Amino acid sequence: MMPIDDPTPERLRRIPSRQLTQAAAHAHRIVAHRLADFRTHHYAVMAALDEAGPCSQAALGRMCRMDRSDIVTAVDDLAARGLVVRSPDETDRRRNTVSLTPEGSGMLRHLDEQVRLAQDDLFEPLSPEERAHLASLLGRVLEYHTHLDGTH
Amino acid sequence: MMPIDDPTPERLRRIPSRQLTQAAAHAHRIVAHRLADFRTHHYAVMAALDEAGPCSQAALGRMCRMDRSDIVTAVDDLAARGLVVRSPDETDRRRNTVSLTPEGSGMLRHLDEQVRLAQDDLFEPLSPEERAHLASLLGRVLEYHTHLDGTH
DNA sequence: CGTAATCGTTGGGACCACCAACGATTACGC
DNA sequence: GCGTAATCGTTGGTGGTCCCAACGATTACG
Repeated sequence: MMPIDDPTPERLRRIPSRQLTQAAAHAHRIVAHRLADFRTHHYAVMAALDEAGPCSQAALGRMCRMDRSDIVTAVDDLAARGLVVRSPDETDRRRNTVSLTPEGSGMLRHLDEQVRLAQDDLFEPLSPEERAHLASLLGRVLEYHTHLDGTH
Repeated sequence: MMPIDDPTPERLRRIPSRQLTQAAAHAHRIVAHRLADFRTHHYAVMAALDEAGPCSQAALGRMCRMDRSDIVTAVDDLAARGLVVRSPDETDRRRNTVSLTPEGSGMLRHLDEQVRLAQDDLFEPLSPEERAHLASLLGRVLEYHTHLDGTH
């Protein structure tokens, strides 16, 4: 049977914002597959805790660029699996202090490796230099817009 | 009051797949704002119709990389606003032929301009050469993965 | 001619981003 | 100091994008 191709119109394919969202869809699919029964939110929260140390949920939300309510869900999930611990902050009783447990730390090392593998899946057609250049360009765009959000 | 910054951990910020999804989130927000009461699906379908001419919903789905069921919804919306017309295909009674109306064509020109403006909002920190380079790199990644999906 | 494939449609699910409102608590301005 | 504003965690949503399964109808294939 003749395979139907119906190529994407050039008009759509060359819109940079569309390239971004399409590539991000592939990225999410690949990463989600590697993370198995974890969501990207879970990984982000654990990685932030590992780098910043125990901190409040609000701080986690600002670091991960996530809404506070989504932090609640993510921490609920991770705490149920014993990967983080939620404890009251004695110096400010509005806050919880979220900490990574040893189990969480071990799981994070595994997830780090899965995320690393996902990068290779995703950027396979690019050389190391090209990957670095892409990361640099995306980083400039991100810095610009996240700074805009912060000041506005 | 001291502004709280809580910077994103370097560990998260330098993951290329995360840069992609974060940048795509900005892209979507900016484009959605410009498209006002249209969704990206609506624009994609209209642009595909304009470039490929009247065609079936299944063909639209393949061109726009959208699920058939989402095409149904998008065409429903556009037909309700008189921007496209859905008519039975006489040569293959399984298919509908979707066509852009003159009103749809006019609206598309307006949306084209909005999308163009959104690109400037999004990639403001990049020079024209850098934008082209970014588009080229993303295009390579997209071509690789969409081709993978097609053959697999 | 029987089976496989395609088409449009319906009705979902998952995930991510985002918002509003609430009680409790803390910080700030006067 | 005290009233007001801001922050924190939580609950309970909404919307958009991407997917999937199944169905009857129709067409293509072996």
